[in-house]
Amino acid sequence: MGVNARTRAADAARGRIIRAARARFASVGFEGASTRQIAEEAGVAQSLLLYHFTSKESLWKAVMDDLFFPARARLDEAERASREATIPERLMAVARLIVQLAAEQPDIHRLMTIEGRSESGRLRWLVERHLRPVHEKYIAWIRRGQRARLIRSGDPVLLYYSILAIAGTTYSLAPEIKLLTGTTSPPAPAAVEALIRSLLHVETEAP
Amino acid sequence: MGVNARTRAADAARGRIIRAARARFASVGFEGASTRQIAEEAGVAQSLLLYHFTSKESLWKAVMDDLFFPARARLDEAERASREATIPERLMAVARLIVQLAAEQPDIHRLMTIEGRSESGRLRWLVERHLRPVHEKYIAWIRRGQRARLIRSGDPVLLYYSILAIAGTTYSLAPEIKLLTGTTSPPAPAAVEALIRSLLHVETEAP
DNA sequence: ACACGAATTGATCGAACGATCAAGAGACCG
DNA sequence: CGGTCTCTTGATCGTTCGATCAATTCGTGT
Repeated sequence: MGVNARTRAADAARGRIIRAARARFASVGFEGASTRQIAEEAGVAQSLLLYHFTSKESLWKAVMDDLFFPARARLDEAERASREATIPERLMAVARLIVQLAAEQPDIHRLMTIEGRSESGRLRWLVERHLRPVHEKYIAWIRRGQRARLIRSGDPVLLYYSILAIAGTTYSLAPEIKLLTGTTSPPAPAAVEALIRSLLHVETEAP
Repeated sequence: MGVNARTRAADAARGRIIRAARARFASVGFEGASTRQIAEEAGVAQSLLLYHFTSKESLWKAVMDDLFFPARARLDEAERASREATIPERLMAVARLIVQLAAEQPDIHRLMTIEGRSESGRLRWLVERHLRPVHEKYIAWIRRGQRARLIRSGDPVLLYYSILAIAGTTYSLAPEIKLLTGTTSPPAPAAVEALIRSLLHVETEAP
């Protein structure tokens, strides 16, 4: 993108705006976030935000792309690395990465769970652009593992969303848990992974 | 409350306002909800909303009390009914009710997960008034079950929040799941309960 | 050196926000 | 039957919202 000093500075401003917008959208939702707060947190004028992203909704979509495209690339990489393994092992490899992503960037889980609770044009956009390609693949994996009796039986969609729920909730609700218990450090991803493992009913150890 | 015809009509209006407010707060959060939308959905003037509830924040607290006090009463009842059972069985009795509550009123899970993600005066109020009395009790139960080797080992807080996450997520994200799969009917509580059971590692059957 | 164009700002628009207030409507008690 | 008090409404306050626009800055290519 930025090859000139000029455009490089503009890219930096765009990046600051996206990061500030991600934090605001994740904590108070699309309707609750204001472009002025975001711009102030990014250290730019509100009019510059709309110059770069046209509208509040376009900014939201840019935030989602910025979050999901790298995450999906890492998921593809985890898939390739576990190419030779069994279905339960491949699922655990993916689940491990999802937990790691949620621990690194809890805003991912927050943004997904804040949009999925009511139908909207934004939710439809998000489902078709990012969620469906990922979710349908892994739900098919679960079905395959169930046919081979390597994964616990039951609604695969429920099983998949339960994995996502466990993976993200402790990190997503970290502020609440801190108020409740005083604990400032969230659980290690390995502990969350162990819960998911027993949910899938995988007997074999992961590689 | 309402003994006269007059006050009975006022109570009905208050009830409509609370129901409308619960739906809006649950789907777009406190900051995203507007008192005018809520009042319109309840079929009253916006000034009447503020007459009954003083402020937007007081209305939010009234919504929370209206949701949590009955839920906590049912939790107490489930505790009493399982008084003679073992710790894992009592935990499963409570978990079963939590799943049932989430299925009946997905807004409970939505409201909790939308407030717990960023520190605020409202979150502090909610933790001290409703969450701490409930959560600390059941986390202590988990600890007790772990000492007796009847519950899987590991961070009891993580285990507890994972139960809540599984219990509510499929119902909370029903709109997203409907868009993704076309499924209009959410999973049966019994299916969710089975996942929680394997998470706790309870071998014995529930009563 | 200079003109061009992308980047950035401040001012401003109409709409919607939470909150306040005066006024009206009508059921209840004496 | 008349006065009182709760409930309800509509108008209005100042603030903030998303969005638009003209003006300015400043690196870049020629």
